[in-house]
Amino acid sequence: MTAFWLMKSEPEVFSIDDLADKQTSGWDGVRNYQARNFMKDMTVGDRVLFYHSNASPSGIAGIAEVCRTAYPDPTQFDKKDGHYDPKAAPDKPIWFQVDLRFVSKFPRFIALDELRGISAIQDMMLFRRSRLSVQPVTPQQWRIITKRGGG
DNA sequence: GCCAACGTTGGC
DNA sequence: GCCAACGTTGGC
Repeated sequence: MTAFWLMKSEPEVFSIDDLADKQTSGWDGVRNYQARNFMKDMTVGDRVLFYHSNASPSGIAGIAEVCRTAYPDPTQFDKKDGHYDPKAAPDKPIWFQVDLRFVSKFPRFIALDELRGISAIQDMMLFRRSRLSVQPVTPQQWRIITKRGGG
């Protein structure tokens, strides 16, 4: 069954517009076990809220979908990459990524302030687990947010 | 740039 | 296995 997620990216590094340009992109660089485990749970066709973090303002910018399930993140093996992990080896990968495909950019960006004002979504992990960069979203939360965003 | 929150590491 | 130190995330 299709599941719903929220994934954070700093727009200075990779924004919804960057994904729109590329159409598909690997979601590399995740170095948190809980976030990794959520990515391992994803299946092709799952829908993703693309969240801009560390932005002004931060908030939800659009929608993507999973187009490839979890596979080893190559940056963990690359000494020259900032996400290099010396404990990982190609036969013993630690970190995984999925690939995302661009679906849409919201006509109405939904800032964090506005999200905080929607009473029906206050149990989102976004508010309770502030630092988790990959997190599940319930169908109800998905419906409310995508309706607000206009697409 | 600051700093609170919080996940990870490492000494014991 | 505890927990202090440390590093990172992310809002502001």
